[in-house]
Amino acid sequence: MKTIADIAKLAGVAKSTVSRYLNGGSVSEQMKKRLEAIIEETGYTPNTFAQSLKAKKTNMIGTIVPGLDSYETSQILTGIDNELRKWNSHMLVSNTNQNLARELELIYRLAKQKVAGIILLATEITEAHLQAFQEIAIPVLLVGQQHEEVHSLVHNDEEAGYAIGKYIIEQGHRRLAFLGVSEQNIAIGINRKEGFKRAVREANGCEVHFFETGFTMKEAAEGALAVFEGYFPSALICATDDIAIGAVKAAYKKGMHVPANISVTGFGGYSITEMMNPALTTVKLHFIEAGEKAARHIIKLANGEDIPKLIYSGFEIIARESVDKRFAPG
Amino acid sequence: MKTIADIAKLAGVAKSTVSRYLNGGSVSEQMKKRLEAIIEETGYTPNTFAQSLKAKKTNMIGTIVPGLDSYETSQILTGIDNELRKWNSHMLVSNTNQNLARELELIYRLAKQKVAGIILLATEITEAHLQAFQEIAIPVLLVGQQHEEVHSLVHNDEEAGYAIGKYIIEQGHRRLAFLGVSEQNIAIGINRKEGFKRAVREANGCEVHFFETGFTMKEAAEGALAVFEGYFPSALICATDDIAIGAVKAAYKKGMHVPANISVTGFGGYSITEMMNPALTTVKLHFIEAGEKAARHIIKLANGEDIPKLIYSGFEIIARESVDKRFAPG
DNA sequence: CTGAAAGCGCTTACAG
DNA sequence: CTGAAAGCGCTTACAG
Repeated sequence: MKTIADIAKLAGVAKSTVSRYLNGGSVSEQMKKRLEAIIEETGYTPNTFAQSLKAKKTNMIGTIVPGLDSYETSQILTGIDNELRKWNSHMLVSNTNQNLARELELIYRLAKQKVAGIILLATEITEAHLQAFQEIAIPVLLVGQQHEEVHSLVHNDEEAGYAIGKYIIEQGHRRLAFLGVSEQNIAIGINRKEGFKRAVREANGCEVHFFETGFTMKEAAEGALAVFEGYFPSALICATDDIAIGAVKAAYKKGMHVPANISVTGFGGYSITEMMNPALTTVKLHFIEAGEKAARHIIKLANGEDIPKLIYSGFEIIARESVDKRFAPG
Repeated sequence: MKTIADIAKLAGVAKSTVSRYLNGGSVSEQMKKRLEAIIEETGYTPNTFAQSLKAKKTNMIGTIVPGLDSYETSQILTGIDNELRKWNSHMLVSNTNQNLARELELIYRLAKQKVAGIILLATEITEAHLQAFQEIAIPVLLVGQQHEEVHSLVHNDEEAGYAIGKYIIEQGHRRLAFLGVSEQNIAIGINRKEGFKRAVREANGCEVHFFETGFTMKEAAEGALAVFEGYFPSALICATDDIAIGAVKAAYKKGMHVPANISVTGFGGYSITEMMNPALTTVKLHFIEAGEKAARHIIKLANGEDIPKLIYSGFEIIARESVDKRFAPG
């Protein structure tokens, strides 16, 4: 392994000159050519530890995720990694396994590793988080959740909820059920629901009941069973694709056919939804693009540039087979 | 931020003594107590860059994956991360996006980052790989594929293929089809199929046809359609869960019911298989445990310990609804 | 068991 | 534009 001293010796100059060349400092044209050739020839690359020791900063971006095993997370990470590569930066992934204490610990730990920035796929932002962000003094970007005091990138959940609500109403459905999650989760528990409500308010003669369940397909299957007791919606709007998958499973268990007896919609656009029987109508969130956007923005923050506090990522309705057209009664 | 010099001053000793304490060198009991207290109190933690600069090695383990968006990869990464945490080590994830050239590039790049070891979720090992491993002189562990010259951890694909074959035959099926992938993939394309073949050989009067398709659900759906042309197996054994999902989809498109008209099995144990209609009978591979095992072994290698060249990870048959019992003809 | 000194490979004022 | 020197925070022989 060559060091900067080797290059300097080969070029017959001081190390500082080589360093200046490497970092875009003032070096004569002639010297530039000479150094460029030597570096090219020797395949020299600076030792990142020595750099980091002085500069007290790395070119790594830390990402903290609640779990590695969801479609959403995988896609977002793919996007982040895609983009970071272009910037010659690396992604350091840490998994909290849904453990809030561990999340805080990781924030401090990444700070210690001197990452240039942190992308946090957060579920909830507590006071302790805010304090941590202050202390570490490293740029942080929230993805999927928003907080007024922190840079955030979110899917436009409210708009998306509105869009799917509007779609289902346009198909003629009027007896609706919404199967969501706890309001502790702002993006999914509140915003998606609120958007849906807005669509309902704009329509005429809708009856709608709201239900709550967990995030796993299993919990959702049970949650859906509860929906079907006593109330018979013609359409069930689910707050995530996993919930919709559980709901479809529950419907079949009850002997109901989708969409003949009940229409079901998801939220997310997981690839599996296309392969279900029937294929699921859902709101596709652009996860990969969101990850790429997040990467671009955290790099800007790391470079001291300014970015908007709140950034939106796109979505689209994917109409497939799980929703029937109804002719609205009266 | 405290440095080792601060601690030394507070303790009234030389930096070397503190360093020795930190690294388990010989220090008097009394001194140990004193330093322990001071370090505890100040919350001092060594600067990893300075350590790495000297030691020329980090506590990071690099992982190279072909994509972030498969269930298998997510689970394995979860296992690796779980275990690494216990060793106070970090996981650096790099995604090749199925690009072989990029895979090689990443191996060198991780070496430059001085990772303590590399876990490679490989698809194929070429001469260029072997050469790279030599050059970087960093321990490498293959996961999911094996190569005689490299430490490898694999699912016992042959045994698992045998087990699912045996299971399906025990259920009375004799007209079989196997929907696999290219033999370029040794673990999935060859070993699973060979295990299955062994089960068939041991049984009586089986008719079996072999087919090949791609890894995506979409390709598999097309591949399955090809199976159904002209041959009518009572059971279709698929080399992965994704292939089975595609096959089920294709069967429904053809108006066939699973398992009434055709039994289908998967391979992998993806969580979604439980939620399908019908729930898929499959071979569950213990991905998380495999990841944990991989992490333990790469750490051993990084510490210069010896480990077996080839390590196996477990599996189990999960019997669910997609396979019917048949009474074997004659 | 403990300490002084050199060195890991860079960067960064400061002179010239 | 260029160079000599100090320093980033550690570790590691070498003495004592």
